[in-house]
Amino acid sequence: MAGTTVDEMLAVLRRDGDRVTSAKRAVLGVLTGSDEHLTAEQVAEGVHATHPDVHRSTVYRILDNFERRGLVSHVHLRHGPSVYHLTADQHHHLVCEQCDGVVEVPDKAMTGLRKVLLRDYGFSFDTPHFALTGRCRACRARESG
Amino acid sequence: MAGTTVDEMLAVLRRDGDRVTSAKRAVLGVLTGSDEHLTAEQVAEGVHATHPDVHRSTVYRILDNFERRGLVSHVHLRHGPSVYHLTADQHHHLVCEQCDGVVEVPDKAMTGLRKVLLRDYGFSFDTPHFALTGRCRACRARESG
DNA sequence: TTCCGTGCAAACAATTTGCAATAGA
DNA sequence: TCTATTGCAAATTGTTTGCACGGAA
Repeated sequence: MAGTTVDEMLAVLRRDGDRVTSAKRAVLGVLTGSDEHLTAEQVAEGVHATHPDVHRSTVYRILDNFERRGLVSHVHLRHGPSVYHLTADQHHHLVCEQCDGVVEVPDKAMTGLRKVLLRDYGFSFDTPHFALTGRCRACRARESG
Repeated sequence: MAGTTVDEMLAVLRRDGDRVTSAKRAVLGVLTGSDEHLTAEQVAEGVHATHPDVHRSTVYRILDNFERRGLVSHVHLRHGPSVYHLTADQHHHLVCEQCDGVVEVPDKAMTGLRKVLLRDYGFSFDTPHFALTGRCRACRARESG
């Protein structure tokens, strides 16, 4: 585990020779302060609440840096911007194509699939980089299907 | 099934009041003539072999039209452009994050996962719009893991 | 004769990059 | 001091759109 508290994450940066800046602190603050998955744009917004002068491109660069350090992951839920979350909080995403809702599922739910893919294709399915698409409970009920 | 031969697909278009144009025929020709998954750009290239004057934007519009008619589907395998294939040829995609290789797997391999998601989350996972990412057999062997 | 389809140029959204100035260690 | 980091503007990538003309039905 790469560390889950802000201090642990800052330690990861220092260990790798990166510098700890206020912009990085602010980005970490926004990410740890939200359960939601945030787009880079939303992270920038959050950062601007306290640091109005941090540029959008800096946020992109920081998120990219954090991702290379294993602190942050990004996922594609649908078309449009991807969303970021702390790597420590790993899970898979079910996105309803009808209502656009997102259901988070623990990795445990993938155990069976993982076995099948490994056994039959030698493929280790480990990093949830994309969502699974389909139709959620509510939408299925609504349309009696 | 929406039809798999070019004639059947053209019939779908006519049935819906769409016009059958040479650009549409050319796009269908390229798609049926390739096992590969093609980006819109590659489809345009293929079309240009016989119809050099068909504009890229027209190809996008045609692909979009075909998709709404259920003839074609697009999938995101990684960052960058999405790829198109005939809907009749449905399958899931495993993309290796190390070598970028793509393994196609039949829907059958998802039966177990589909059951779990339906039972535990009421979610019907039906449309493979995104790839599953991980590491393929060759890359795992190469790194002894 | 309709009105869908198309070419073209321009707009767009999300993200990346080059560069010079700034600021952590 | 030394070099990672940042702000800014501009470039890139993939895709969409407005408009007026041309071609299927």
